[in-house]
Amino acid sequence: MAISEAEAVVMDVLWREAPRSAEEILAEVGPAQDWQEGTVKSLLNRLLRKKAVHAERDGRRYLYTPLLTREQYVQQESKGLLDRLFGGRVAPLVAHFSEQRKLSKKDIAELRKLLQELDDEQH
Amino acid sequence: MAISEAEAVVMDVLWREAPRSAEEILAEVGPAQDWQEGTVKSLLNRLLRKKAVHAERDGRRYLYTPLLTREQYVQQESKGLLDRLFGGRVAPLVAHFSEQRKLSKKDIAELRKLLQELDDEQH
DNA sequence: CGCAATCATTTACGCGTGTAAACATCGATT
DNA sequence: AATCGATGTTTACACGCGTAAATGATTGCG
Repeated sequence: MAISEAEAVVMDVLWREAPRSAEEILAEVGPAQDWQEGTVKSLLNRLLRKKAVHAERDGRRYLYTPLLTREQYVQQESKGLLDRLFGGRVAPLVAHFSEQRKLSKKDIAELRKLLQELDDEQH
Repeated sequence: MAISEAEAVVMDVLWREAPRSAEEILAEVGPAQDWQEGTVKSLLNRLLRKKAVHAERDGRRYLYTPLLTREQYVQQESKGLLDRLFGGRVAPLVAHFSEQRKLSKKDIAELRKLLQELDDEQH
């Protein structure tokens, strides 16, 4: 089963650094999300059930480590969107943002560089 | 409120052509989705509540027209993903697909053309 | 006029989600 | 040993979603 948005917030903390205890996760995420301890615990348990994290005992508490990698998650999410909205192809997506004037100077420069690199490794 | 995936399937039909009756929508979408009449009606009612479509009476039935445009929808969805996963910037997204080798020849060609055009209209 | 067909509207139901309260456990402290 | 504090586990609850059955309203037909 897919991991939800609230669950992804917890994963984000673990992707930045792991292993971490529930308390540490709350400390990092609580301010922004205004979550209670119990909320984080619930999310962690759901992530455990989904095999997205692993827990190892550390004295009285658990330390959590991601099993699902950020790469895998990003891959799933973006492929889903791409398939649903752009026929699975990247260019139309970029064209969309281009039409909406949502390409920054920096984006354009980086895209150019990216294409250049693709060229270089071409042979 | 955001429109759900099943609702988006209905919207897709309306985006292709509108106005349409519930029956027509079912005819177009039923085979692929294996939905019953009632399912489509429910989705249409939810879309009405969300002000995503408009219904006008046509004799004994209604004809539905999209209020939310495909552009708006695509915009919301892709901006959401971009913000959540790539810090709101397009280049990292493309880089991601590039790393995953998910850029087709065609994509690359089109991206090149796109950047060229951006160049041209630059002044 | 009364009924069957045709639409639409309402209600339902199990499941996941966001959010947490309630409860259980276990080691430390009096 | 009884209690308290820290942790984790279970249960809860409202809401949206996917899917549809049940019910209601309208109208053409016999």
